Amino acid sequence: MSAMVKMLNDMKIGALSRRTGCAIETIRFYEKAGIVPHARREGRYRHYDAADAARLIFIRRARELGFTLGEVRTLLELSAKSEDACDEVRALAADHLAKVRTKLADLRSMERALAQAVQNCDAGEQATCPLIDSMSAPAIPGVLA
Amino acid sequence: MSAMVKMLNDMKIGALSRRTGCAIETIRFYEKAGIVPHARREGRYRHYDAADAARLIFIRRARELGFTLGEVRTLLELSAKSEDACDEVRALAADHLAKVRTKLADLRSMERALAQAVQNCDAGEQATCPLIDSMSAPAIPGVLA
DNA sequence: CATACAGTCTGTAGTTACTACAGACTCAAG
DNA sequence: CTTGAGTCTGTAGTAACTACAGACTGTATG
Repeated sequence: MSAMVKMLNDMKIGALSRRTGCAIETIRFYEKAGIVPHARREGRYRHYDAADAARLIFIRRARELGFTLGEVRTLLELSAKSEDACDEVRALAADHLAKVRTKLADLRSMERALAQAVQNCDAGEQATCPLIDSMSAPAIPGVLA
Repeated sequence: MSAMVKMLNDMKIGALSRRTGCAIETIRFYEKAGIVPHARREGRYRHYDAADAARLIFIRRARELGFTLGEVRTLLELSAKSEDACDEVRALAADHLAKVRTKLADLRSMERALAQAVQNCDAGEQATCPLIDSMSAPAIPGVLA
């Protein structure tokens, strides 16, 4: 076995962390939470291989896409089943996409309202702060209401 | 004092909750967290007036705009000072607006990637699930990287 | 060989902003 | 008098980590 292969197939948690971009504590947290399998030990230390890295990268990717850890767990199970899990995966992703779009819309109106408020603030010399005022009003038109 | 005024100026926590749209438990939580002052009691029960309602509405508004409770606390202090706090408020809001815009951009690329993935899924009859594949890849171009 | 130092270990507590009880108490109406 | 709605305190749970404390290990250098 070459040194290179050995490096990819046998690393301790620090190397895995660097390779995957997951913080060491997060990796241990995932192990405790059962998201990744209990790592094999050599002495006291955890040892990992390329498959472990791949799994973690997948998890990180999915988290970046906003899937919850629960959903990630499901995705991992589905991808393990592999055979015709595609439909279920698609459903999960489509569902998630809908949620993302809702959140996107919310954020956009937040942006509008904030920008408006800041602009008001720039506009004039009032006795009261227009930004505070706009938030004290009984309703901000177009924001989550 | 008319019955109407009395109603606005003396309510128990349930009425306040209905008036402000904050859950009862949230109001008590805010009190414990020192976001709102300790309510005056009559016997065992908390009693509130219109000013308390206004404060809570302000808090809710600010939270809807994505301010953290820490920021809300600051905004409340600033609005109490009232005199030329406007600059600071503006700064806080502008800063927050920038964060919102960053998040918005992140969410947009999330949306793109997800929509793409779902579409790939619809497209073909592959051996492997393209959605799982796309998340297993070392990088998703354009997503948080 | 000793020692310093980076890396790792376990376990616990803190974070944010609530939400969800359990179990007791109060108040007004029927 | 009893029923029911409303309220009380206090604790624990949620999501997804993050941040220690304090001990231990493995390696490189003098």
